Amino acid sequence: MDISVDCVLFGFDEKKLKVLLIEQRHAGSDRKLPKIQTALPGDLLKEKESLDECAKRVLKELTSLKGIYLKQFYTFGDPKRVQDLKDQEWLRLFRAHPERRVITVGYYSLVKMEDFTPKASSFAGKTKWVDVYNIPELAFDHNDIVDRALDIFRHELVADNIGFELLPEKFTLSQLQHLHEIILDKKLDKRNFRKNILKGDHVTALEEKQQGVLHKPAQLYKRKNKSK
Amino acid sequence: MDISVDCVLFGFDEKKLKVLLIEQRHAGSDRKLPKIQTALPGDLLKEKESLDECAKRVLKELTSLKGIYLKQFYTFGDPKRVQDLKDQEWLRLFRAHPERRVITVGYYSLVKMEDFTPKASSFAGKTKWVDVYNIPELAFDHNDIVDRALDIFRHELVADNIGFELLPEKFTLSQLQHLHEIILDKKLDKRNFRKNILKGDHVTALEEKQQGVLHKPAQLYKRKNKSK
DNA sequence: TCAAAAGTGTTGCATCTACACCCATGG
DNA sequence: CCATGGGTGTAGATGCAACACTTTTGA
Repeated sequence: MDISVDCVLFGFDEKKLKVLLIEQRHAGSDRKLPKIQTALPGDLLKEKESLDECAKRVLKELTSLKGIYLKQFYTFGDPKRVQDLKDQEWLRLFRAHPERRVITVGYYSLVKMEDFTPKASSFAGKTKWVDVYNIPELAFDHNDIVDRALDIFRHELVADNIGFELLPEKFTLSQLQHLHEIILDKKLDKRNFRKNILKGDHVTALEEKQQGVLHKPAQLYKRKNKSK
Repeated sequence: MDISVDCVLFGFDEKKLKVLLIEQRHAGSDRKLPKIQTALPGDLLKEKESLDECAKRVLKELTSLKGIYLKQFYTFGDPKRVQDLKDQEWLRLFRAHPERRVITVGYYSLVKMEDFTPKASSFAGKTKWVDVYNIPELAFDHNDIVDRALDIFRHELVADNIGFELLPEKFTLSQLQHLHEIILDKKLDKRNFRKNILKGDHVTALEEKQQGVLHKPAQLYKRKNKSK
């Protein structure tokens, strides 16, 4: 049996919540046009690394990884989860033991999209950000994994106000509110939202305002350093 | 690499919150007196079973398993977690590949202690219930596993009021309150507690009262059937 | 001066907390 | 009739939701 780590990377582009997917082209077994397989980034666990280290490694292939929010959320162990025919065909391209059962540990991560560098990774595929409400059919049980990650992320978003992890270093409260509204899919009251954010002290105001906007410039904030 | 499932079984004996541990006697390598190894119940995942099935199997060795609350809570994958000398010595007694790295998926379970049958299980060891606040040194990283399970259980106890899963089928609200008080380690207000329990409708009153107690007999309740 | 988003307080309502006395039973 | 835990309501405090107008900037 093998063990892998799959990462659900969430990103936010000021309009939509996105998930990073990997696309790989491969010849279909029936010799017709090449097929495209889409999946979450992930990799087999190496002999000497911990699960967290493995998740970080997968992440590092894709992002600059400074201060990235990363969290284990569930482990998926259905005996047949990689045995589907469509998946097998594809797995044979790059796995030493494609037929082996794989248990995968799911992590989710909050990524500032500016930190994302679309370098050709060792996964040897193209990456793309996809709207979380429009995810295509993925390999294995990866759709389930995304669903569950999203579910947990939503809970932790409201419980811990961790949304700023998806924004650039400097952000306005309106940006943050907008992000919450999109992720939770409901409108929020501006004044209540601001009270709420400011009482939990995750963020702190900079001595700096927006520039060059065609309206009253907004106060900029940054995440508060948890250390100290 | 191997995969295992370890189960933290919580039980309640009307006074303390307990965890079920397995004890195995074995000869120390230095030929002195036999040593006792204490650990959580658990087993290697079989080729054809899912993680949930594996957890159920482990549980079934130990309890009657009717309607048992069982929940995956975290996966532990430190590369050295079973490589400690004291653990290796013991592992060699019953594992085909004691030297192999093992990733373990943690489940916790709420058990009515009346459902527990101390049959000699295939783990070939004695079982015992231990006060959760007095857990001895366990094999591997099992102390960490218990700590984390307890932490999550506490949160879910207050969030979902699942405490009755630890009580007999018929119970009084005072019993339930007492249980909460012990697990959360703080006193609760009787009236507020009852309001709180009754508004979430997990439990329903029976047409039956306590008998043979030397005070006003209390109303008995049972868990409400979620189905329907 | 206009458009566009920023920023700011208060009130009513719902929820939570604190609190004390009478009741039913067995001995 | 006494001891023991069972069972019940209310008032004050706190927290949350609803709500509208003024400000600053660039064009």
